[in-house]
This record gives sequence, C-alpha cells and structure tokens, in this order.
Amino acid sequence: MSQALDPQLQLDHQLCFKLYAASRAIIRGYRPMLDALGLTYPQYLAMLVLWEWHQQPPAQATVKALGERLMLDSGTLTPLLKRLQQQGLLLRQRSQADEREVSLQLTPAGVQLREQVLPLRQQLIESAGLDGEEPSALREQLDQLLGQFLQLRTGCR
Amino acid sequence: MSQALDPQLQLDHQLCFKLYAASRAIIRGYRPMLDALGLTYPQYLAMLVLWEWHQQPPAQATVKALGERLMLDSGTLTPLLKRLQQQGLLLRQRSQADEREVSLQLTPAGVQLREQVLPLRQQLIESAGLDGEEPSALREQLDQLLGQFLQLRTGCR
DNA sequence: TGCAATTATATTGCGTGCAATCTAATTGCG
DNA sequence: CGCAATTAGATTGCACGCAATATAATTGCA
Repeated sequence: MSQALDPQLQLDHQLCFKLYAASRAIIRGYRPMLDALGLTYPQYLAMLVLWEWHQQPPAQATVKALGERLMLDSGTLTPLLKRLQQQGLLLRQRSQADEREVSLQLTPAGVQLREQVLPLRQQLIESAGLDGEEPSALREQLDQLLGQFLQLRTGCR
Repeated sequence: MSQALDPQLQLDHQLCFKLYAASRAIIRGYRPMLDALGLTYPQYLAMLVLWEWHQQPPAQATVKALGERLMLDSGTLTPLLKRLQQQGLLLRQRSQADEREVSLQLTPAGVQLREQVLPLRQQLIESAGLDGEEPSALREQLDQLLGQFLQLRTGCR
C-alpha cells in the first residue's frame, strides 16, 4: 500500500548525514581524553596547530593563518582563543609590524600540555579498536571529497 | 634545526579533523539549497525523516524515534522542532496513550515542501560535480567507522 | 496497592559555527 | 599625498550539540 521511498531522499543514503553523524560520533569518542585535558574539541584542534607551529614556526602565527588551517573564521576563533588564553595556554597580541594582525604563541603551560596528549590518545585508539593504519584509505577519500567542495567554493568567486 | 613533527599529532593526519572539516564543507555546499527551502541543515535532516515517515508510517512517530534516527537528543530536537512548528511544517502533540511522548506529524505545507527539494538537490549535485555514484564506497566506510564507534559506546554501558 | 525506578520530554547553560556588521589599520592608485 | 578599497579581527545574533538537571507520566516490584 505504501509507495516506494525515493532513494534520493532517504536519510540513510545521504552521504552528508553519514559524514555529519560520523564526525559527531568521533568527537563524542574523544570526550574522555578532552575532559582530561580540559579542552573542547575545536580547542584541541587549535592546540594541535599551535603545537605544530611551536616545532616548526610558520611565517605568520596569526589568527588568520589558524583560521585557514582549521577552516574557521574569527567569529569562531576569537572567543575560542580568548578562552585558551584565560586558561593560560597561549598569548594573543597585536603584531607591531601590522596592527591588524593578532599573533599567537603558546605559553610554557601550553607547550607542556602536549605531553599529556600522546598517552591519552594511545588509550583512546586502543579502546576504540582502531589500529591507526586502517583509516588511511578513508582519509584519502575524505581529502578528495573536501578538495571537490573547496574547488566548488573557489570556483564560485 | 627544527625537530621532526610527531605524525601522530599532525592535524593533517587526524581522521577526526578530516571528517569534521568535510562535514562542515558539505553543509556549506548545501546552503544555497537550504536557504531556498528556509531550513537549516539539521532541520533538513529532520524533514527527511518526517517525509520518510509520511510515506511509510513507523510504529511511533515521536521525538524519541526521531532522536534515535538522527542521533540527537531532546536538548537539540525540542527547540528545533518548535521552530519547524512555528514555520507551519509540522504538529507536535502529546500522545493520549502515553502522555510522556510527543508525536510528530507533517502539516500539508510540510508534506508539500518535499516537492521543492528534488530539483534543488539535482542542481546542487550538478554544480558540485558529483554524479551520485561515486561516494558509495566512502559511504560504506563511514558506516563501518560509525558502527565501530557506536559499538564502543554501547560496550561501555 | 504504594512507592521507587524508569522513561520521555523540556529546560538551562556553555561553547561552537557562521552570516552580517563594525572598527581600525594598511594598501594602492590617481 | 589623499582617499577609496582592502584586510584582520572583533562583535552580534541565531541555531545548533550536548551535558546536566528538572518534571511529569508510566512501570514494576515488594
């Protein structure tokens, strides 16, 4: 009696939903680790970049550069970075050369926090039953997909 | 002079970041379509489920059932559904049999909105250069990944 | 039957995402 | 040089996500 469902519009066929759900599920999985670090998930991503920059300083360690790396804008980053600063993990200061820019640098506490991550991360990977090699194919496909959508964006300009 | 970066903690090696970024990029891509429909992305997902239910009514068309389908809780869904109701797309009413439950049903306007989706969606797919077949492998891998993380959750209980 | 445990939803609070707007600094062109 | 255009951040407003808590209805067990 009921009509066949249009597969185009079935939730379970939507790649977008799979991505959305998988992303949230993984972030949920990170929660024990992040709670131990006292960070939210996007704060953790920002710290990953700042830790990289600490080891290999980039030309400009600014809010803009961080935004490009994480694909987030200042509307998201400004309050997020203020919270990390309040936690004593980093400093935000206007650069003298160009006062429009705000340069970011880790405090010693910010640098030190990194040492807590690796063991927690190992624990997370083990409890999730991921061996770390497995998801590389998935990662490549996501890169490709992301590339397509970024081209779309750029192509629209 | 600079040390080698620990690949474990490089942002670009994090599957979680790829998923997070890809999910947001795709949602950005949906924006023109969603603006035309007057829906946000999670509202659109909710409507996808309600349209399915309209064609194949489930045992219980409740907030709880919707939450299980979308993996969202009432803290997210209650205000979202209130907004859809304000837009005249659905009705929320306590069920007589069990007054704890709130049953959901589309209004005629809610049912009709579906007809606007298919052409807009076709347009989106074309402009993104996706032929619709391509992402099926990715979808399966995401399913697998999601399954792993859900097992993790369930296993913890 | 009575009352504790469970269940479904609602509410509150906080931290994003992101569009839109604002401000201040810098650039670049006539 | 002077001024319009651009650029980097900050701010505002709105809608999620989600943890924590509250409330009301239902279940189930002694």
